Order: sequence, then structure tokens, then C-alpha cells
Amino acid sequence: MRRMTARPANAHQARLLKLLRDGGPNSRAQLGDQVDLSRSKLAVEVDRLLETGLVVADGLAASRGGRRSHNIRLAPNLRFLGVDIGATSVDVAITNAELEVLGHLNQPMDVREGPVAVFEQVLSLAAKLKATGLAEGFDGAGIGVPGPVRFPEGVPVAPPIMPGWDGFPVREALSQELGCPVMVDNDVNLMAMGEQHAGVARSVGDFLCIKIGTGIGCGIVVGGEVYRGTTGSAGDIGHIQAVPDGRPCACGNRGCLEAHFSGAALARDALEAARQGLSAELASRLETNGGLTAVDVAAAAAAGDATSLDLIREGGTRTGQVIAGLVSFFNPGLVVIGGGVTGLGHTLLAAIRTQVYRQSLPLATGNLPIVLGELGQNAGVIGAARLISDHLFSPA
Amino acid sequence: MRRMTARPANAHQARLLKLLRDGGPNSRAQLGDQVDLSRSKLAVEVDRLLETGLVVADGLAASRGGRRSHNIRLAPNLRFLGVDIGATSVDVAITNAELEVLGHLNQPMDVREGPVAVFEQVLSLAAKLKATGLAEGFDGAGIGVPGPVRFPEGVPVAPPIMPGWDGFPVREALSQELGCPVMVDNDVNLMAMGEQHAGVARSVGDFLCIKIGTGIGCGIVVGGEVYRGTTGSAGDIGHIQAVPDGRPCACGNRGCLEAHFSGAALARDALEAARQGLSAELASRLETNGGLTAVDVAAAAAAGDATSLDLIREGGTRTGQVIAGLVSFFNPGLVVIGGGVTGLGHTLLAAIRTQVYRQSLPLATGNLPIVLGELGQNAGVIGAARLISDHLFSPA
DNA sequence: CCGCCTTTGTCCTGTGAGTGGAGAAAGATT
DNA sequence: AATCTTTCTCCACTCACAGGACAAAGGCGG
Repeated sequence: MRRMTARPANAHQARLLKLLRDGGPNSRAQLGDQVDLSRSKLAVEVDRLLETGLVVADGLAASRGGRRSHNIRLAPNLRFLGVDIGATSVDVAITNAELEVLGHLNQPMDVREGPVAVFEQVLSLAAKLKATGLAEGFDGAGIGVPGPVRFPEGVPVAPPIMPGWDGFPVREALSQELGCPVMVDNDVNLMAMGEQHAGVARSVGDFLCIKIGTGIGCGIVVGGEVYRGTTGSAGDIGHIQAVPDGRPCACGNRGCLEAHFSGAALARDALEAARQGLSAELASRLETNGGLTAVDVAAAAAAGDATSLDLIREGGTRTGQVIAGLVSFFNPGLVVIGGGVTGLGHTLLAAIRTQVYRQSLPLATGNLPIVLGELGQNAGVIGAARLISDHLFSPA
Repeated sequence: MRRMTARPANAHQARLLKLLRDGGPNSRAQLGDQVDLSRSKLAVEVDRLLETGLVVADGLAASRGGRRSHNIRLAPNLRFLGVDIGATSVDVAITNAELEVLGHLNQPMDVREGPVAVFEQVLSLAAKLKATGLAEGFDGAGIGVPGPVRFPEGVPVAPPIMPGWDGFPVREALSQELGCPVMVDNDVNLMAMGEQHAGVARSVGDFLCIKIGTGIGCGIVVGGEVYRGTTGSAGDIGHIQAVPDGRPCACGNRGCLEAHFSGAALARDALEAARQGLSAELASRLETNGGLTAVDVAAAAAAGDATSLDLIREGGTRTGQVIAGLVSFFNPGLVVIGGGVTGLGHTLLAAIRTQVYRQSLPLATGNLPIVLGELGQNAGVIGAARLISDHLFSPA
């Protein structure tokens, strides 16, 4: 099947495509209300989009009191692939052009196996999704990796937790395999874009998106655009010092936030607590599973285990301390908390909120919502689809 | 005398005005090289600018191997007023349209006297400069105040150190008095704009500008534009916690950076040291002057006083700790240190650098210059002139 | 000093983007 | 059935802009 080849020829067409992506099928008249073009000009551009096949007619709209308008929508056969590579698992999803998730697969995996092994997994998951009839091919793919990325080239740079990925041409390689355009970004940035597109951060221009998973990272959105920093490492807050002379960290320093609270740190603390006999609940889980993860702590906390609740609260406080500093500095309109340990939920959120509101100045926190992300596992893949669609729906 | 009334009619004219502002007088041909317009179009726009009187002919340019081109420049009688209100002094300067400082006055003063008293001072200083024949009137004014500003309206909001200024219509009032357009911003943001326009930050897109004066603030520049945050309080880093359970701060918390290091904190520490007999140098200065300020500490340190050097080093370390966190988060291409205590100079800078390079990840610090601002007292007023010129040199 | 090349400035025409109005088409309202 | 709304199409007109022809002004070698 022939895939999307056309791109919008000008800014007007790009604008229209994004309106159709974000607002779904729409009548010509409604589009006219949103774009500030004369009717004649609009008709010309819409006709050209129809010619390219990016957009198709979709019946008649309901009347608004007069002649009914014609509906148009993005081509229903367009498909984007969203890939979210985490430290310990990978998510792959297929979306339509409106970025609705049509199918989603998740598989445990270790990034440290290296890019080749991981790519095999990703491609096999993509093939599995395709086999269900959801897609006949991909018009574009977005992919997130858990480390800094040189964005224009789509290449990871010096990623601490993914040895073997440094300099690997992710974009180039995946594009080759899939035969479609690919964009690469940091996983946290994609989560931020996901929540911005379809989650809690709709209509917020400046916000922070804290992702707490195996590590801790922060997506920064300035004026609706992801800010990546000079070398692509912006938002790397896991190694901000949270505790002076605190625990040694893999990075060589002491007291890094990530050493005190993250999925990995939480598992370690829980193991320690179980071994020391501080928590019967955790000890029994350790025995059953032969190991402990953040998920066990979440479950134990939900069952009322005091030790687990304390661990979560203390972690939330540490995280809150760091976030308080960022809030003073950045003055965001919203802070989103997401990532794997979101299962820790409201206990964590409450601890973070308490600390931030206590430590930041009222002017910055006065009207500052701190909320959990609402897309869960979908945030990353939706963000990935959004990334590539933004690229493809821009003038060439 | 008639003042500037015209504004650029379109983006091309705005572009040309800014080129002439930033690059000085220029030939039509050279402008053509920079703007990617056809010669005919360029000629039309330049002619229109000449008609408005914003730019004037300025003789013939040197030959580049053929017919000599005509020079043009911004009208030489255009004047901007730059005002930088600090906590303890006020700077007023007059610039031409190229933002060169033609005259500069500085006067000690206390913001806490309130807006009315301060405005009187500012207007009298402006009048004094005018009286020297530097200007016959002002085409625009920029003004910086030491606290958060609701930027679009030009009104201070909840400024901690300037009671009485909250909600005072600075923009409106000054515009009325001077009879010209006025823009208001935080003093730190203006310092950042100054260093960006004429100082160390030329050609850097993303950078931080730390101003250490009576308090501590940080100007944030993203993609060449000042970032002000959701409520205009971005960069307010003085109350980030630097020392857990540290000194009580005026804001009600403990351990704020500003409570441990700033002009005010340094003076307090020096006084304490002098009284306790820890430093003969400081004690003698105390006796002579009847009080101590950051300037005394700088002088004592320059004279080799160990206690003063220690105070500066410790302050630099604290500041460096906070900056390290910001660097990890923001990944800037440059960090500029400026403000009143820049007299502390390289001792301070060395301590900050040491701490930042020790605590941040190599990817963020790898190629990160940390330097002193090079404009000193001029940074704020140049930034102020830049602010209003950016406004006036944009299409209405 | 003279011819020739280069650069700059001016004039003019062609093109394509875009606007706005007239009127037709299609439906709602009474 | 008559009238009002809304939508769509068509067309003429304006405007921004490019690009070429040509003139003006200078440099340079003989």
C-alpha cells in the first residue's frame, strides 16, 4: 500500500492539518472560523489538501441554521508508530492521524542489552500490531529513549543508563527499517508532549512534567514547545543534590535525588527494610517473589504497611524539595507527576505537594496545580506520535 | 522638538531597524546581503523608512569594487532612557538609537521610600542628563525594578523588598511623566538583555544571568528571548533552599540562598566577624565607616583578609550549589555572574565554578563557560534601552 | 585617458497570494 | 410558499514581491 508522501505546501495547510489532528473531523465552515482566512482562500487550500490525499471528504456536517457544510478529516488510513523505550520495558503503539491509540503493546526488556537487541524487540512488536490489521504500513514513527538526545540528528549522547547506545544512529536506523520518517527524543520530553496533547496539560503554555521511573527526569515546556537545552540534556534533574553528603550515586557524587528516590532506590530501600524485619508485609512479598520492586512497595502501602508508606512519604518529600527549587526558578503554570511509580499515587503526590507549597514563595505557588498525569502508559507513545506528526504536518 | 512618532509598518522594516541598531550605520548593499529580499523590495522599504524619519542618509559607503553604495543609519537624534532601580540605588542613562550610553548617572536611594519618592529621583536625574544637552526629549524609556512584574501591564506584583510598589502602575505613570512609550521589567531580566545585547552573551541562545546584589535573582533567556514564567516570577532563586534547616529568612522559611549569601547577608556576616574580633581588617573598617557593606568585604579580601576571603568563598560555594542544580535542569550554554557584588570578582567566580563543575553532570557542564558580566553598572540600563527599542522597532 | 568589468540603484513588468463581493445552492423558519 | 441564514463558488481587483533590463558610478589595466 502506498504511504503518505505529501507534506503541506505552506503554513496555512500545516495549520489546517494540525487543527484536524487536534480537533478531529471538522466542517469547512468550522475550520474557517478558526483560521482567519477568506473563504475563497480557505477553499483553495482545502482543495489542494484533498488532492494530496492527506485529507478526505467525510459527508455533510449538521446544519448551523442554513446550508449544511461539508465535513473533512485526515485520511483515515494514516498510521503513526509510537515507541517508548524505558529502562526496563518498551511500549509500542499504533495511532491514527488524530493520534488516537488503536493498539498498544508493552514488554519487559532491559535497555542495557543494547540498541540492536532492543530494535529487534521493537520491530517485532510493531509487526505484531500490524498483523492484527491495525495498519498496513507506517507514515511516520516517533521514538523515545531514556537519556539525552542530540535532537536534530536523532542520536543519543552519553546516556548514563544505556551503555552501547552512545552515538547509535537511532533515527537513521529505524527509518531504514520502517521505511518512513522517524524522530527521536528523550522519553521524558515525549511524556510531556503526550500530556500536553491529550492529558492534563492541554491549554497550559509553560509547565514541568516530572517522570519518576527507574530514574527521575523532567520535561520542560516553554510557550507550548519542549525546551531541550544547549546539548539536549535539559531536565536531567536526577542528579541534582537533594541531600548534602547523602548517599553515594552511580554518577560519582553524593546525595543525588535519584540515589534517594526513584524506582531503583525504592526497591533497594524496601529490600533493606524487609531484611531488617521492619516490615512483615514487605518480607512476605520478598519471600513470594524472590525480589522487590517499586510495585511491591506500592501494593504494600495500599495494604496499609507503615514502612512502605514512610518510604514513599520520604521520597515524596525529597522530590518535593527539588521541585520546590525548580518551581521558584521556572514559575510554571502546572506540574505533572508521572512515570512508572505513579502507582504510588496520592500518598506520593500529597508528600510532594506539602513540600512544594511549604518551600516555594506564594507568588509562584499561588495558583500552581500539582497533579498526576492522566495518560499513564499511553503518555509516552502519544507524545511520540505527536512528535512525528508535528514534523510531518509542517511545511517541508 | 518633535519626537519619534512612526513605527515600522511591517516585519521587513522592523528587521532593518534592528539590523541598524545592532550593527550601526550600514550601506544599503550590506543590508541587502543580510535580509534576503530582492533589491527592488529592499529599496522600497528603505525609502519608506527614510520618509518616516526613523532612518537618515549618511553619505557614501566605501566601494566594494564597483559603484559606491549609500550609507543609512538610525536617526541620530533618537534617544532612549534606561532606568535601573536597585534596592539601594538607581541608575539612569541616556542612549542613542544604537543603544550606546551617552550619559549615565547613579544615585544611592532606598526603594522602600516608595514609588512616588523614587520617581521624583528618577525624573530629576533624567532632567539633569537632559540638561547637559544629550537629549531634547525621549523617544522611549525602559525601566527595571527589583521584583516580579506583570509584564504586559508593566506593574510590579507582590514585590517582597519593595512594599508600597505592589500594583503601582509604573508603566502608565512614567509614560505620563515622560510623554513617551515605556516598558517595565524585572531588573535581572534587563541585566540579561544587556549582556545579551552588548556583553558576554552575544550570540548565545540559551543562558542564565545570575545577579547578586542586595538579593539574588536569575535572568533566564530561552532561544534569545527572556523567559518570565507564568506569573512573572521566573528566576526568583533567592529563596531556593541552599542549606537544610539553615538560617531563618525574611520570607519565613529557613536556609534560603539569599539568607546565606547576598549583599545584605555578606554585610551582616562581616559585621559579626568584626565584632567577634575575627578580622582586624574588617574591625578597622567598621570603626572608620561606622558600618560595613559588601564593598568593605571586597576591599578587605583584596587586601588579603582571610576572614573576608572565607566569607566570599563560602558564599560562592552556596551559590554554586544552587547554580549546579539549575544547570542540570536548564542546560544553558552560558552562565553570567553579575550585580553589585561583582567587585568580589574572581574569588567568588572561582568558588562558584568549582562547585558547579563538581556537582553537575559532565554533559551539561562539558562546554559551559561561567563568566562575569562585562558591562557592570551599564548592563541594566542598556537592557532597559534594549527592551523599549525592541518594542518600538516592532510593527505596531 | 580610455575601454571594460563590477557593483549599485532604478524602473518596469509578470506572477502568485489573498481579499471581498455577487450570486447561487442548500437548508431552516414561519 | 415565502423569507431568512448559512455555505459555497466564481470573479475581479489589490498588493507584495521577484527578477530582468538598464542606467549610474566606481575600479582597473593598458
